[in-house]
Amino acid sequence: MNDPASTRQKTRRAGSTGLGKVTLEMVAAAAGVSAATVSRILNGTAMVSDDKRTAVDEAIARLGFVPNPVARGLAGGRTLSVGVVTQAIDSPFYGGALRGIENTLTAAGYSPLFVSGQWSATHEARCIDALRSRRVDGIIVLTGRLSDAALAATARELPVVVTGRTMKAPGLCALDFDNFEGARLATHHLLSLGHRRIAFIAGDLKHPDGKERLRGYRSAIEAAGLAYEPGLVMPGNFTEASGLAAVERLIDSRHPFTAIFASNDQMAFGAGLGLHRRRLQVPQDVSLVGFDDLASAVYAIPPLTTVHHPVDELGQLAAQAMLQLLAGETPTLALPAPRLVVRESTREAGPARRR
Amino acid sequence: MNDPASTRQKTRRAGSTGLGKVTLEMVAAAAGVSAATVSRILNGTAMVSDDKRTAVDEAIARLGFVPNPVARGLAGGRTLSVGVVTQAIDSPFYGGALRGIENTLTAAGYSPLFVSGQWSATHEARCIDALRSRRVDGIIVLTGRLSDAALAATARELPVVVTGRTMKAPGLCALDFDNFEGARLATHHLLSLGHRRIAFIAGDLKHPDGKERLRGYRSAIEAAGLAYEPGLVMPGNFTEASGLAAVERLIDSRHPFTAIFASNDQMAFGAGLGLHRRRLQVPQDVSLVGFDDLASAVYAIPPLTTVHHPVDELGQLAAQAMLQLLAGETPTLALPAPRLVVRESTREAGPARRR
DNA sequence: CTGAAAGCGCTTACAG
DNA sequence: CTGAAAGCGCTTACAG
Repeated sequence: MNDPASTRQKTRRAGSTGLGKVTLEMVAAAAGVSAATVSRILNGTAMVSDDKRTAVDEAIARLGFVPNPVARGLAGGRTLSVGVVTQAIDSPFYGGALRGIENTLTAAGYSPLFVSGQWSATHEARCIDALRSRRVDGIIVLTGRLSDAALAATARELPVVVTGRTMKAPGLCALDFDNFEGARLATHHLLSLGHRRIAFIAGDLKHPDGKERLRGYRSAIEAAGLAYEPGLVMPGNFTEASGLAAVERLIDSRHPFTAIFASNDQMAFGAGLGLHRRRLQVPQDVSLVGFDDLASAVYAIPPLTTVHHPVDELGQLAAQAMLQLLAGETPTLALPAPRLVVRESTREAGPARRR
Repeated sequence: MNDPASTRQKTRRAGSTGLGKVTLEMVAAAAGVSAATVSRILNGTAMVSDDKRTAVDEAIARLGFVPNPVARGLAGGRTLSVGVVTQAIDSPFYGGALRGIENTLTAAGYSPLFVSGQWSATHEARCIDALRSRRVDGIIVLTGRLSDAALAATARELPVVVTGRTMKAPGLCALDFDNFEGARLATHHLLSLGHRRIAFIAGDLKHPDGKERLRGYRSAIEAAGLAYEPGLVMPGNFTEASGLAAVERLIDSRHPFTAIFASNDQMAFGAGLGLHRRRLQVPQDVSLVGFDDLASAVYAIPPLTTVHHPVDELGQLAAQAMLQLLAGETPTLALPAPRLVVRESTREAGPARRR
């Protein structure tokens, strides 16, 4: 009657889940055991006799007890949450990865905490600090701008999995995708269709993906006995706008070309629009290849030939790796190899344009 | 030396932010005041003499103290976090809203907790329970399938802002967009270009947006003195695939049409591909209008005429409304009116096809 | 196998 | 204006 707790708390909505009101102590009392025992059963921390266990299980079910993660976090140090540093919460590229992470993490009882790094190292550092202050159990970083050293330092404090780069450090798992090989595949596809003048739209070259894709392009070109022509390589920054601008610059430069390989699908879409504006048809006049295989690539006009990037698996694997790290295991996961998806934006070379 | 805390804690990385190690008690000791005083200064909870305040501020800065949100959440009930129930973390439509929410929330010192409702009422209910067990201070629901009653019930426990519907309840703020008017605008645009046989691709009709957009289409058609023709209305579910299928069914039905209004851009993209496959050019043969104005609409081929949905503002406003609710104020925010963005997928009507 | 007790790092009535 | 103290809901050595 005079319980101050009941005075303060508003016991409305005896919800189906009974959220929030029922505490571990109430369960302990109902089951006739100590709080410690309930805690141990909840966490599987120790052997407990069968009768107590059933009594507790029954009490939990009857009261609709849900452990309070906040208290758990304070007391135990574990919050069952893992921070996810993405670059932009609305990135069309990382979307699939976020979904994969959310699914496998929640299936394992963990909650993801998504934050956006905004492609800035300082911002990412701030994100990581914020996540740590929220006591996440681990951190997944999707690519990012942070130095390997900074990540390694963070990994000394809590498990880290990072995608989009290759590095080794204790407590850290790096998951990389073979961008070089992917770019080689794409370029080779164009070469095998008879294209000899293949323009390339680069991504951000400070970004490892951007660098590797350029390297792959160049490698394939040279392996085919062709000269690497800087005049066919246009700068870009992974946005549609930069793909559009690149094509305009390319056409205006009057360098002949019969195909374009864009470092990502978004730039390929921009390039497609650029070609359309200049009355060049894909693939009749120009073949176009992208990279990433965004969901929207299938519905591009024409459907885009591109290198499939397994972002969904990336997310799942990153989450699994985190789960393993959290369990004290050493993850040994690897991403599938790149694979070319041929759709309708490429065909055999005709005569070079703008000769 | 014998401090158990220092035995357990690993005092590595005397980080620039000194995260985690420094506690409020240490600050209090350093400043020569009580913990309560430090807490009050941190929270602006009470008047504090200037000298103590400066002493505390100085100690905080010197020690690099960062309050522990977990402890704060347990003790004070406030976690400075707000749950955000979206439908899919990788939704191209809600992406902008998520960004807006993240920005304005973090700027105000709150952290968003994103969870995916998967377009299922039960799933959403689970999400809300999970968020509440994490002690979020409020919940933002983007549309969703939950009943108004369920939301009102939640709002009795903590502040709720919901988008995509109109409702009133204590502690709840609903932010709606005028889908009806948007659909009217789009249809009217087509009518004013001389189109008389305008096909409509419906969205999910169990969804309020889907329903309202159909209503708007019908209203404009009838206001123009035309008959509403069910044969021109194709079912869809807001996905590209359903837009594609709708166009195929439409063409196969041999109902003549000169324009298509799709209930959202994604279906318009699918429709565009369907037309392309049937060798119908947009806009020469068929005019095409979408709804939402996704970022990618600008780069569609041809760039898509569509109704602008202010998703970014939606996110910002939802977050602001939450902040106001949290501050005990009553939000009086409203979304901008719909606005047609004319690009290159529409033009004056030619003769009806398939006559 | 199981309790009692201390403690996680804060906040907040309750008294000055 | 400011402290001492209790408490938020759990977990975890420490002792049986």
